[in-house]
Amino acid sequence: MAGRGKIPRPTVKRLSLYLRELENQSTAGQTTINSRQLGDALDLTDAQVRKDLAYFGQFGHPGIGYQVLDLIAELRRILGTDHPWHAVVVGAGNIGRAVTRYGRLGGKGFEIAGIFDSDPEIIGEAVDRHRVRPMEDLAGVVGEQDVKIGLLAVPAEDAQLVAEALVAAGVRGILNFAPRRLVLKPGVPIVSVDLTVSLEQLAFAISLTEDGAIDG
Amino acid sequence: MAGRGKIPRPTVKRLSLYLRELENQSTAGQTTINSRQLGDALDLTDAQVRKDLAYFGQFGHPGIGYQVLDLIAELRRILGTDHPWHAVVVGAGNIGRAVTRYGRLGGKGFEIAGIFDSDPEIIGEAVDRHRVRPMEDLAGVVGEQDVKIGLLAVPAEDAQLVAEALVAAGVRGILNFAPRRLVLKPGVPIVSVDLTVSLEQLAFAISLTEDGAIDG
DNA sequence: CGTTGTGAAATGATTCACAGCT
DNA sequence: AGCTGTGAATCATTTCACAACG
Repeated sequence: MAGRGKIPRPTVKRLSLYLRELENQSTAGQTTINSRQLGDALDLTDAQVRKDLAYFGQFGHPGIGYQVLDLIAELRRILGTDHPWHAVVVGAGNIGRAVTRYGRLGGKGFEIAGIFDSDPEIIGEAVDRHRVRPMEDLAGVVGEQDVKIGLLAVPAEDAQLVAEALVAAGVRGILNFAPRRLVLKPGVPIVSVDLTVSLEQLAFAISLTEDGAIDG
Repeated sequence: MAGRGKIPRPTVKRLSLYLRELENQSTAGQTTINSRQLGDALDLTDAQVRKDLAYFGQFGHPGIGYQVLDLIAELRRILGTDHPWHAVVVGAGNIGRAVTRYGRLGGKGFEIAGIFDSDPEIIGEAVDRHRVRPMEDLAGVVGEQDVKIGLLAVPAEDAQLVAEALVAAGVRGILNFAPRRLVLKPGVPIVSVDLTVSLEQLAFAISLTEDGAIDG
C-alpha cells in the first residue's frame, strides 16, 4: 500500500469530529458538503479540513465538494470503525456502569463484550444486559471474543495493575478513566479521560475570561 | 499584575498532569522534585517541564529542583483550584449520575451544587446526597450558590438548548459530555468529553500498531 | 556540582494562495 | 464558476544548549 505520509496528531482527533458532524448532516438529509461548510460547523478553516482529509486520499470532487455518505464511509475505514470492535469494561463502579449502559456505542462500531470487577459483592449484578463477571474470566472473554479494547474504570490505586492484567489478557489498547498515568509496554496505546483534568482546564479558561481576556 | 506572556494551549493541559503527579509524589513522601524526574513520570522532556512552569513564574531552585508542596500550591493557584468551584449537573441519566456520585471532586476544588433533569419521572430521586431537581430550579441554584460550571450530561439532541439555558442561568463555562458541538456566545469556554471520540482515537492508534508501526 | 530559566534552533501544524480538475 | 489538493509561507510548540544561580 502506498504508505501514507506522517499524520499530525491533531488531525486524527478532528477526523472523529468530521465523522460526527457528517453523520448529523446526513441524518438532516444533506448529501453533499464542501470544506467550507464542514469547517464552519466545527470552527475550522476550509484549508484545515481539506488538508486533514488529503492525508488519507482524494475524496473530494472539484467544483462539488464531498459526497457525505462516501466521506462517512472513508472516515470509518480510516478510523477502523467500519468493522466492529469488541471491548471489555473493568470496574463496575459508577463510571464502569455508566459506560456499559451507554447505548450509543453499538452504532459507532464498538461492542461491550463484558464487564468485570474483583469485588465479590458486586459480581453477578446486572448492568444493562450484562452481568458483572469476576476478573478470572477476563482472559477467557478477551481471547474468545477477540476483544481489542479495555475500558479501565477502577480506582486510581488499582489502575496500573489492572491495566497490566488487561494487556496480559490480550487487549491491544486501553481507554483509561482512572486519574493515573499508566506505563505499559510500547505498542499498547492508551487514551485517557480524566474528569478532574477536564474540569481544571475549564476552571483555567474561565479564570482567563474573568481577567478580561477573550477566548473564541 | 505583570501580564504573563502567551501560554501554549498544550501547556495548560500539562499543568493538570503535573499537579496530579505532584500530589501522588507528595503522598508518597517526596518533598522535592526536579524537572527530569517530573518529566520522566509523564513522558516529557525536562526542558518541556521547565518551560511550562516558567510561563507562570520562577518556582524552582537551581541545583535543587522544585519543592513539591510549593509547586502544588502554585499549580492550584494557576489553575484556579486553590478556591472551590461550584458546579451543577444537568441530566440525571447514566453519565450525570456517575459524575455526581464521583466522590473525589471535592478534594480537587470542585463541589456539585445540584443535579437537574426535565423528566418528571426522575425528579426527586436521590443521587448521592442530592435529589434530582427540576430545570425550573436551575437559575435559582446557580445564582444563590455562585455556580460557575455546568456539567452537561443530556442526550445529544437536547444539548444545545440546555447549554443555552445554563448560560442564561449564569454559568460561566460548560463541560460537555454530549456528542454534539455547542455554539455559545464567545467568552463561555467549553470543554468536551466524548466517549465515542476517545474510542475512535484508540481504534485508530491500535490499527496503526497492527500495521507494524511503533508508537511510544 | 546540579539544576533552573531562557534565548536560539529545530520541528510541527496551520494557513495562504493558486494550479488544475469538473 | 466552484471547489479540491497541495506546495510555500507563516505561525506555534518543542527541544537544544548554556549562562546564571544556589
